[in-house]
Amino acid sequence: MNFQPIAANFFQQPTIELAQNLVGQYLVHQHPEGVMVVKIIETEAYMGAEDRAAHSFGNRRTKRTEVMFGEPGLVYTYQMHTHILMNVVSGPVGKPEAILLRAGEPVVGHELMQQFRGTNAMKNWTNGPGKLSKALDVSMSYYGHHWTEEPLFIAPGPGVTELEIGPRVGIQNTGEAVEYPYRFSEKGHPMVSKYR
DNA sequence: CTTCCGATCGTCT
DNA sequence: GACGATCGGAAGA
Repeated sequence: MNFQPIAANFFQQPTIELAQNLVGQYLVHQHPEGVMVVKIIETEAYMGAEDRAAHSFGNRRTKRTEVMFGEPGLVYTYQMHTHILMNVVSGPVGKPEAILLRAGEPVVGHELMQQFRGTNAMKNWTNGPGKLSKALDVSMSYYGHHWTEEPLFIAPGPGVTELEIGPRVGIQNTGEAVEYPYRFSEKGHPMVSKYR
């Protein structure tokens, strides 16, 4: 299989639509030890200044959130405890919106992913945002990279048969924002994360 | 099966 | 100096 980066204008659609349309696309990492590909099966939208759960709530602009104010399609990596989380910057320039990539399904490079994840069962390799980054060996060094450029990019995928919509995960203490239906996943997929 | 807790570090106050 | 868009191991039911 040959994977090509998706067109840059893919990232110019509204954040909610982009979050939905990212489910079912491929995420490709051309690692020095070999190529790894997963199909994205779960995302969450973070709606910038208006969204209490977003890092950029109230247009908070710091070294960490700076990239969210840039052009759509940039990579926003963030460290949570011992884990790296991957985001896609969205919204027009100046609107700090982003989409968290929460889970994937291994497509290419199973041996490498198993090596980076340890000996766990395959369904536990990529069924959470920190696990996904670790399986693909993605680090903070991709902060500010663009999702259309090698060696880490989004490629057109097969899409999904049915999309499930629900509240986001792991954002308690953020008031009304806890209930917003900004989580999108492939319905019934066994590798969708189950934390809440 | 479920709940509980510690890891461990960049970022912000 | 405190906190967190998480994870996995341990302990309990």
